[in-house]
Amino acid sequence: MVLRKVGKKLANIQEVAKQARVSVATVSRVLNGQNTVSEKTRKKVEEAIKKLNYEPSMLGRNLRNSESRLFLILIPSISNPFYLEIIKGIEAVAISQNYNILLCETDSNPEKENIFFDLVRKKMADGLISMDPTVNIETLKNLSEKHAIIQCSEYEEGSGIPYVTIDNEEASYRAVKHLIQIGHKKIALINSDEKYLYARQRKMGYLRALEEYGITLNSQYIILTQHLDFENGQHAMRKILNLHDRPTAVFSVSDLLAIGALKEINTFGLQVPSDIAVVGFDKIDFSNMTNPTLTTIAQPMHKMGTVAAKMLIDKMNGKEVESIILDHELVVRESTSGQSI
Amino acid sequence: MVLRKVGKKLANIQEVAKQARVSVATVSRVLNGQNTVSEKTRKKVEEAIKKLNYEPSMLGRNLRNSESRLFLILIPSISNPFYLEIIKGIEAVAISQNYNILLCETDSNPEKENIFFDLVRKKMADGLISMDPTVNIETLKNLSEKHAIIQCSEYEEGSGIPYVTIDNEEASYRAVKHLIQIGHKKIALINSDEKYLYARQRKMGYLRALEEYGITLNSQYIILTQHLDFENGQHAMRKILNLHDRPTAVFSVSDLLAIGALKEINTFGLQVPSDIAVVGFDKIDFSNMTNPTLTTIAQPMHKMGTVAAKMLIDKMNGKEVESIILDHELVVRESTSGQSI
DNA sequence: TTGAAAAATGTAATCGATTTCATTTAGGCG
DNA sequence: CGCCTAAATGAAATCGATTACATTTTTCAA
Repeated sequence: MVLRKVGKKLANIQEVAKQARVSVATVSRVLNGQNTVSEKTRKKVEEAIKKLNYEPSMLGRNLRNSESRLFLILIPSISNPFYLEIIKGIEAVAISQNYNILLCETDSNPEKENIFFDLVRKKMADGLISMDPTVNIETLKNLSEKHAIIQCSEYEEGSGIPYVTIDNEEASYRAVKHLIQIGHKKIALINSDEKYLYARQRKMGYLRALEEYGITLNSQYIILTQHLDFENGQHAMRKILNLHDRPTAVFSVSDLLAIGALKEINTFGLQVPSDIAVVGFDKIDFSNMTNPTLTTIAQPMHKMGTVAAKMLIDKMNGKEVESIILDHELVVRESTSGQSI
Repeated sequence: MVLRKVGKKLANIQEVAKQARVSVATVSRVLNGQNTVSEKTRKKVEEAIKKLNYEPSMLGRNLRNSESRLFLILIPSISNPFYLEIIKGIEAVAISQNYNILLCETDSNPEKENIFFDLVRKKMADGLISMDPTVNIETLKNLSEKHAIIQCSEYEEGSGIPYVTIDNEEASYRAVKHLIQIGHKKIALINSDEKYLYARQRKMGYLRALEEYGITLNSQYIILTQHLDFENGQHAMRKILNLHDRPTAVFSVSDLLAIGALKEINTFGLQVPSDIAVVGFDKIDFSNMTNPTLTTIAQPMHKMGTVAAKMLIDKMNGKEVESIILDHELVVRESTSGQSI
């Protein structure tokens, strides 16, 4: 604010009005396409706009309308492709409704999270879609009293905050059932910290499948990881490979973990799926690029995004919003089907 | 705007002033931490703020200050992880300077691009960092007359728009030289459309390396792709594999392409690197997750982001800004080193 | 031609902050 | 105690739009 800013002064609505010899009200009406302006004056105004190279400032408009036309999206990390597809879905709806997106990565850091919450508090964003499992749910609840908030993928039951998600328990159940049905009995689970709801739900599905087929749980087969990334997948798999009674299959709650596991199994000199079968979760793009390709649970990520965005818009408009559970799907590929090399 | 909005009315600075029995000017001074307020009134004001749960609106502040405190980042697609790391760099600087990021994906679609340009024109963003090779450079040049703009990675020489990038020609040269030095003579190039500067530059480097070692160019060895993604890499590799005089090495100008090539080679029943060696470009995270891991050119992506952001801030403040060429590095991994399985 | 209704346009308040300039209060010193 | 200066505070303009309401102009039927 001290130094000279780039660019010359831009014309404002006043100058356009003066140039066209009309009032600012009339200019505004032309800008907003209202039909109460005569063709003649409309022409005059449009010429003035062109002549002055005028562009209406959204700062003025936004203040007047008390809106920012911005959504804030909260994600833990931009590095997990799972979120990207959801974001695309959100964006599609946002753009079509003249909104734009403020993408905010918390890195699971409460301080950063708070910076982003502040953007909502300070009306820099009209609404918030949280996909961050590490979000401070109390703060979120508080915020939701005065602001439009939707949770996507991860959620908190009974929080009063509407959410879109899938049936994690069922999805996990099906993944494990698939492994059992192709003959596996010793199935490991790479899960993330059970402080997350989805982790607890997916564990439940795992347990239910085992139980249904009368397989007793080997607690050594459950490995928890800190983050859902490649390295954590490698580390988890290393632990599993070193077990005395080594499992023949692994279900991991994230594709990134599964890809790490795949790599580790290979490094160890074993083959997927002949020695160890692997199932992931999410169906990120990369799950199809690995060798072998990864069997995984497909989440309808794009749909989740569009649904979340629509819910948010409804919420902002004061409508009642119901939470939604979307369908998932088991995608069987090489890492469990023996069609690998 | 028709329906009732979510949440109750939020307090504004007027009400705080009234509650504290001071003027709005004083409240503003407290908000901005000015030292011309007595301890006693500061207390009063702070109590009023707390009592009313007041949060200053950025809409008002932004209008008054004629700034949005938003950067706009233009990328062709969020799916290429190459951009993600750069974005993280930009974000780090942005946050530290109290800016936030509007992430805009053009999908190489001029219409979408225009929506985003409008955000700058209409002052919804204070500055723009373009990483989109498909950007309409004429429009960008026009925009840069009145607005702060930086190009990152891809750029246009002589456009007057400052840029950060690497020496693409040299990087490409080194990649190919590496292949030659480990014994390859028949080296294919998977490049993208030569309408992009980086594609032309990387081709130049490829040619220079061949020439330096007296290898004559086989024009069949150069395959151009539409996009820098996995599928295009597969297709390109398929063409190469079907060549009569099959090359023994492939240099591809993007890791995603290279990963597609890797996959295709495997599917074809050949081994990397023993049958065909592969080199990528960018060093995205996934380049280390493949089997074999990918030899690649490391771009200092995070650095590029921070540098671009700093340049943009300088530019916004009216400083002179010089373009910058950052260092790159060849990272030799399994796909060229024979340490694979 | 006139007058009422409809259409077009203008005036001024408003959104919520910041900041300049004027004014009041406090403080220090003789 | 009074005066001068410095500190604290307030009044009002300002940023750039939108819009309720007031006013002017046009239209058209009687």
